Amino acid sequence: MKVTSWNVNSVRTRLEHVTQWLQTHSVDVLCLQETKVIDKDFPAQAFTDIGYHAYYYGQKSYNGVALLSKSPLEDIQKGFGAIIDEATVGDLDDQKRVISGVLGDVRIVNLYIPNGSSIGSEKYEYKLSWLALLKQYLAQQLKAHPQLNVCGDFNIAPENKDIYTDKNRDKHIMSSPVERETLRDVLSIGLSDAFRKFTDEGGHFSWWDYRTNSFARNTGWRIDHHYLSPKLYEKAISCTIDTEPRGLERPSDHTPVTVEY
DNA sequence: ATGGCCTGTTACACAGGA
Repeated sequence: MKVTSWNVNSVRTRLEHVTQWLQTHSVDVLCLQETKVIDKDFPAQAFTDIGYHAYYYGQKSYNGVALLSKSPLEDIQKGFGAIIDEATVGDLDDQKRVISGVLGDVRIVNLYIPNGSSIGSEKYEYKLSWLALLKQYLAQQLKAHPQLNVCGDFNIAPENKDIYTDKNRDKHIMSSPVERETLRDVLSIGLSDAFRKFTDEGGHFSWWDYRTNSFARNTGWRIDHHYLSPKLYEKAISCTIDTEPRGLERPSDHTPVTVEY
């Protein structure tokens, strides 16, 4: 089974890229983030036309996640509130950042983790609160589904080797020690980075800033990940980053990351 | 050090991204 994660930065603007990619890359499930569209305007037809089922959970202008699959998915869950009580969730489902479904024995959780803006800001605190709830959510998912694939745009580079430079990393959003420690804590329930099963060296990135010609200079970050439960991690046979779509005309700033097991 | 660029908006500058 192949599952891909791709932050497309507007599914409507990137529609051509995504449909083209699906037709040339045979994946079972494509997890999209930053769809930036309300559900009634999601371009589902474009995907059903090429043989994919579409499940989506969006909002106006910002955020939004979707699952595209060759076979129908079961038990689609939208938001933390699908399995966590309302009082605990609070306002953390206001932004549409979580969608999940089951294919065979595998539960796939597709996440768009908050960016956090800058360290100490209100959005940064929101990111940390969101991650705390995520830990509880994933612990529940893992209990129900021993084969768990958690993927998406994490907006955190786990290690210095996941960034083109180690300059000022401690003070930067997505690489601060607190963010990294919070992510490690989430993963401590029993999830491992699929990419690092196969590749130890640095210099592999999934996001390049639109500014400063960063893709051409390869000044990127690895912030899009697949985390697997022990059972799936053992089964995993590859995890690769496809940098090609980042070189297209009017690209997303992220590229697809695929895990196979 | 700063801002560079891109997307969507009851748009015509701004918020948000990372």
